[in-house]
Amino acid sequence: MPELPEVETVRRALDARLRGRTVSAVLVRRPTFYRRPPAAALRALEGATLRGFSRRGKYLIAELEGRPSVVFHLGMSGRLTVGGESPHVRFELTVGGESLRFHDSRRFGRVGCPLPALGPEPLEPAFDAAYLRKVLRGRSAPVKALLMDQRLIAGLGNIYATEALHAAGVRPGRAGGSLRRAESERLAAACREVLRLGVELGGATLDDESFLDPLGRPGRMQERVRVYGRDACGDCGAPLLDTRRSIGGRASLYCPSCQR
DNA sequence: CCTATCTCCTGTAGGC
DNA sequence: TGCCTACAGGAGATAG
Repeated sequence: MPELPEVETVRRALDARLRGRTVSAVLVRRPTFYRRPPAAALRALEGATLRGFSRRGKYLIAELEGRPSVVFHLGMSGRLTVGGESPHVRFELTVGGESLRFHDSRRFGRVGCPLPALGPEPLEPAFDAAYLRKVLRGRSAPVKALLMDQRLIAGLGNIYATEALHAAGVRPGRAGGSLRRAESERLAAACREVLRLGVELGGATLDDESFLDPLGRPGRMQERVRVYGRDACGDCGAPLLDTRRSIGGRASLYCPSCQR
């Protein structure tokens, strides 16, 4: 669920709040991640001074003074909060008298994982229409699956890929290589725009508590969503269709009127 | 290399 | 009401 804008929202909040502070304790509470944090990662955090938080795609990176960085991934249900309790706290860091807690009910979150090879950041110049055309060329996979492939573009998940395709007027099931030049140009611009807006609005909080920032504040991107989680198109009002499980086994909503 | 499918997990939503 | 199943979706593994 957390995609680039949500992770960036978390990054900004943590960076503003905790940069320059020192981790005085690491407390493992429910050490039942699907992939357990390597002991070395938790050891690296203990006593470390936080140089700041950075982000690559959906990965959040704690930069430590004089030590290797520690990479976090929120998976589907991971949350980082300053204060704030829940039954799903996996571990917590004491930082400058505050508790930074990693909550994760579904346990797909990761800590201390290696940063995999990722495509370009969609909000940076390396991602443009020419790049998108290049990676879609000749591909028979659905364009939505390609948008969500982190090795090609870093940071899009189901929500923002769905919204970008709608904004560009392209159906999610189209083969990547079938897009005309004008379509891939619109799609590249749409990817940038929905992500930029998502960051500006602090992420998408679709149902009550799906995403909250580290201080418990919801985002506002859900107010601007045209397709994802809706019954009718936010632009024209037409009933939306769902290709159902045909794209990566995920729901893929689209507007049959606005998208070709 | 490319594509499609399966798996991990658990809270929630829907069906009967 | 209560039980049961399907589903949600990140990413990685795997089969073809």
